[in-house]
Amino acid sequence: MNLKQLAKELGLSQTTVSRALSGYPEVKPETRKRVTEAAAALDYRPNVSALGLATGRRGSIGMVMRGGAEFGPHLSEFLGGVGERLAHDEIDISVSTVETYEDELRTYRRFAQTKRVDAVILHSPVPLDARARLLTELKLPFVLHGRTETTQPHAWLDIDNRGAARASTKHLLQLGHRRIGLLNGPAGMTFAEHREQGYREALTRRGIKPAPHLIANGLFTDETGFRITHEFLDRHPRPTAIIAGSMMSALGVMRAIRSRGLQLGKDVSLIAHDDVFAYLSADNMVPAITTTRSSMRAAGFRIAELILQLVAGAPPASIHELWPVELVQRASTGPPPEGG
Amino acid sequence: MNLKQLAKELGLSQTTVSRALSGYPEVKPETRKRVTEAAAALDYRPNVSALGLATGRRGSIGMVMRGGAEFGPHLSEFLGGVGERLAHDEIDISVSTVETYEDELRTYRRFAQTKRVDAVILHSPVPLDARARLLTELKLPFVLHGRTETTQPHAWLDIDNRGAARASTKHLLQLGHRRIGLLNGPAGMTFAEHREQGYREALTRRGIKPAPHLIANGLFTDETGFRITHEFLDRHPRPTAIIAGSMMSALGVMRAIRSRGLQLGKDVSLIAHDDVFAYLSADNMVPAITTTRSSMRAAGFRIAELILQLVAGAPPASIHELWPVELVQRASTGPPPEGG
DNA sequence: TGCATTCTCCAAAGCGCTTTCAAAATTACG
DNA sequence: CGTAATTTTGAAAGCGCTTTGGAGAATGCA
Repeated sequence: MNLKQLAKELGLSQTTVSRALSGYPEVKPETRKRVTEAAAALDYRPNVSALGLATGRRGSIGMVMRGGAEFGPHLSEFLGGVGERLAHDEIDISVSTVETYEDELRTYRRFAQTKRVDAVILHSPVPLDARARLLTELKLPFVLHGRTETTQPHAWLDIDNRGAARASTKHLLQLGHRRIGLLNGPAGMTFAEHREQGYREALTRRGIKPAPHLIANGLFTDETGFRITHEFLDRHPRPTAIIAGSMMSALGVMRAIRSRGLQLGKDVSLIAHDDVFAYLSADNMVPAITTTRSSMRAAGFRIAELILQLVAGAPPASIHELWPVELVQRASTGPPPEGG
Repeated sequence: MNLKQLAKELGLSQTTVSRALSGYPEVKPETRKRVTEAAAALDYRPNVSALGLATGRRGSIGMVMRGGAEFGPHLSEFLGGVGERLAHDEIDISVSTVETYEDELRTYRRFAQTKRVDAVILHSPVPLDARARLLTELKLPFVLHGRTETTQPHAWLDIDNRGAARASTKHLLQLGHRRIGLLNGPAGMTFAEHREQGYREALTRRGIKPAPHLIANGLFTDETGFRITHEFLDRHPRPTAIIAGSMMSALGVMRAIRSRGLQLGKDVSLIAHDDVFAYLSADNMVPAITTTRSSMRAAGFRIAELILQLVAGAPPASIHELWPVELVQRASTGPPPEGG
């Protein structure tokens, strides 16, 4: 069932039927009713390729994942939020997987040239991100999840990673900790840099000089958390608190602490950043973990909303959102041990 | 840069250029070379909407996620595998999120009507799945991840859940366990039914009657694992072993066992099904968990391959794969406690 | 009633590609 | 060298939609 057939069925021209369905004013209410009813009855829907060709709109948003590994729990939460919002408008997410950074750039070129997507969600930025520059150059609208420094104005949404790290560090300092390990995300990522900044700020304000060997970078996995925590605890004197970048890392931290016969929340305190995973709740851990909390899913939902605004013509420069992050105190943080 | 411009640039007709680029034989090698070089130099790529309109091929595979929650770690691993394979052919995954089952059916209708995708990956089936019927009716090619009973032949790939559960149960029986709790996936799903079948089979073969109160269904979350394990352990006499449907549930099981002061692998044994998550490895748990192991990512990769065959014209009836599952013994299983 | 507006509707062009049908150019062959 | 067979190229139709530029019908006003 295509437009031509539907028009014939109704004894109308394609023009009128198209206009009636798209809500244009120059069609008699009565006719419009007849058309919409017939369309519903015959289950008509415009062919998306034809529509794309005629209007330039594809009804889909692009997102590229680099490295199969990037397709982890964080991104899946995020995607869930994006999808939830876009489903409402019958817009789909066009997901593309690539190996290298070069491939990713190539994919954006392909998106632009083949006109496969209306806009793109850019994520996991580094401070000077060539991808943002490329996208503006390609005139492919995008919303960045995170931040980067470019001369061009662009749309972004980010959480206050710096503030979150500062708050965590400050909280531990107030409890009396002086040696605090930072188990950060991959080196070079904007969000990781921001967290390190926040951590350093809080320490410096207290007159404490950040110790380089207490700052580590790595993937957000149990594995990495475990390994780095051991490295931290090998120091003399050892740190009395650890800030972990994610719930996954926190699992490894807990495991390492336990494997040394130390007690979490007494011998070593822990604060993790929680992106809110339904299946891995900080409340359920033993002991419950103190966290800085910000829902990835909510961010995805909101970004989808912003991208719709962008596609509708909103100027990128007008779209900036910085989300505050709350610190939720639980049982994994306490004063440092005597003599610690 | 479109075909017309490129053709003009070369002093050739659109026809010839199109043919040269698509690899048709009726074009002089010399001309083809000239064309491909120009296309590369000018960075030409066909508009995907126009291509779709002309050929009927969209270069994208559909996948719908029901409930934001479904967008969990399992699906994300799976998607990673699918994407990895499809990226090679510059095919994208069109992801759509819906709330209800009805919405999902509606989405497949939309896919078919609007011709948005070439094929669909269907997942999380129930034994009598209306979606499979609908898709065949809509003539929308699909590969099912899992199995369902339909009269129509269709393509599928599944792991041997029944065999896996049977092996787990048998292993525990051989260790001497007699009361084994099954912490299964959501009731009604084919894979969960299969696992229950395998579990029952192994017990029955040993002349043990499966106890209804030792079979529980629920989501694969830490939360559910925790709650149900407590319910199991409240029984008198309590089960001496538990089979968990996923690593996420296993986390909850471990937590519950520990919270009761019981020792994993001695007081209570545990076997989990491991879909292979990089960030949640069974080897890293304390103690390491005995698992039945099958990579979700690998399944996704293979399904992508199968779907390409399908789109290329392979008959659905010829595409069936049942993957065996290996049991990996680790420290979480041992003989039941004395008098257990 | 007559003319100017305003409503409704339609024919046809155009979006960028593939593909059929046919023509032009080249090669093969007696 | 002339003709048939074969390569190589092109014009134009068609995919299914939107949208421009009119045309016909209905309405308003004097």
